[in-house]
Amino acid sequence: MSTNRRETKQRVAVSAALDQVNEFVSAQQLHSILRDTSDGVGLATVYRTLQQLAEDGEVDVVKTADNESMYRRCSRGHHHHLLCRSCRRTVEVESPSIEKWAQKVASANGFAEVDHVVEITGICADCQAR
Amino acid sequence: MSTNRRETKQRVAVSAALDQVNEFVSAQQLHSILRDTSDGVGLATVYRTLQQLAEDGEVDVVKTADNESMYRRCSRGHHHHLLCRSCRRTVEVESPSIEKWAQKVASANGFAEVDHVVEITGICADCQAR
DNA sequence: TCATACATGGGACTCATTCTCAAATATTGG
DNA sequence: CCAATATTTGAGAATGAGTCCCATGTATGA
Repeated sequence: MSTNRRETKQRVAVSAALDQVNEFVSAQQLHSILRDTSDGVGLATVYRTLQQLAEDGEVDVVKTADNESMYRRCSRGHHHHLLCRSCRRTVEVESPSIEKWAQKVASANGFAEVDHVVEITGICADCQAR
Repeated sequence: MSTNRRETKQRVAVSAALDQVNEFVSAQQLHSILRDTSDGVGLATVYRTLQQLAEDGEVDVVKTADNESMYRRCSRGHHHHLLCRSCRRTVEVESPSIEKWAQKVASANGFAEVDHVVEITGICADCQAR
């Protein structure tokens, strides 16, 4: 919850790696990328940093079918994902109407502190062709 | 994929337990419930059976924040969930407009075999009072 | 009743993620 | 700049859901 994050070598490295990749990566992948490239960042630290970035809204998190969290630098603003189940390609989708709908449904049922998860999956055009 | 399921003691037990509970339970919970009550069903079998029931559309599956799958006998028909993060109470929600929206967004991007996950979470009225 | 394809379960195994905690380091008041 | 202090780090152990193996058990159809 603390917004006081210290600027350590490791956090910078993780952040930089995320910029390089520019698509969804798991904590594990990021960890091995960092192992090769730079002077290495501990796995635990990679996890912690990614979680913090997610909390701060700096990265998006998506869960794969096999329960692995994938992270990607976020293009500011709330949005959802359209994910190809085959090649993992992702398209960001916005829809204010969905947000409103979620809010409405929730408060109609007396729920507060509303959050929601909306993910669409399918097989993208490229993978269909294959 | 096979619709040929044999009616074993265990499958009947799992199914019956699901009816008893009538709310979301994890495979683990179901397993320990069965251990106490009846003559026991192996954990592996509980998992298998729940997965099969899910495949056959007999149960709903929801994943908790900590990546545990929760199962509940399904009230037929596609719908979504409004879940209390505190007490796990669940409300089923229907919205044809969301379905249409997902379809539209997906095909607009060339995706086929569309599926989607929509889950709203919040704190229910009871838990707010507490 | 038999043959047999399918089902079971105990326990080993996987694998992402979290925890532990002493050592390293960023930050800050002086 | 330095010491005091609050954070952060990381290696390895621990956790825990879920899967796998495979010898044994059992519905089911002929």
